[in-house]
Amino acid sequence: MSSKIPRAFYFRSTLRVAKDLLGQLVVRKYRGRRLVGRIVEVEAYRGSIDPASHAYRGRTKRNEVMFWEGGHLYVYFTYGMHFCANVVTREAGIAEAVLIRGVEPVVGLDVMERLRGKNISTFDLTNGPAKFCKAFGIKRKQNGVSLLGNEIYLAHGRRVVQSRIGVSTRVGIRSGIEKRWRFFEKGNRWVSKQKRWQL
DNA sequence: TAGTTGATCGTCT
DNA sequence: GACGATCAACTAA
Repeated sequence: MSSKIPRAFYFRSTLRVAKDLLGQLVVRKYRGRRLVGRIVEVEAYRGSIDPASHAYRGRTKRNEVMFWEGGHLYVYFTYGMHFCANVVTREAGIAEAVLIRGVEPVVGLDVMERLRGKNISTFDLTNGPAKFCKAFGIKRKQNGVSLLGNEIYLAHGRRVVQSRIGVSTRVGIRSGIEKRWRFFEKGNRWVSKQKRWQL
């Protein structure tokens, strides 16, 4: 089917990686099942130069994984109930990462629906960072896993052409709001915080 | 359709 | 002791 994305992909500039992640596939092995989603919305967070980043004030127990070399998954717990997942970029010691905010479900929809619970429509399954984690069974235990392994990895998908990529400020932050580091596929139904009239 | 609010707890100040 | 890279349920109109 599709091949695993190599380490070198993650060792480039974080903004470049963020844009290139659109259209790529997230593959998750979950209890003998394979879940696949196509990435349609991301946000870049850049350690020491970005006040909105968890790593802005240096290394702590929580943000530890952001300082690892590119190609790892940084999962954090927030609002007392949600998990969000980031793809760590660049070489070890530079704390930058890309938050996965929205994916289009491709394989394993039945499992995703079960993990999300209740009667969730297909369009609400994975259109948000915490929704994606819940639908893909990503929790504290997955913090720090290597994306070059088999539990969770990224694979080459159909790239999103430049003209279809939307750019905006990031969602849900207070500092660093002037930076336009959110990238998404225009018009895709699984982009979060999108109004009906924008589709 | 837009705006508000409660849920809930680990992390850092 | 405050608050957060969120979500879903609710209210108003």
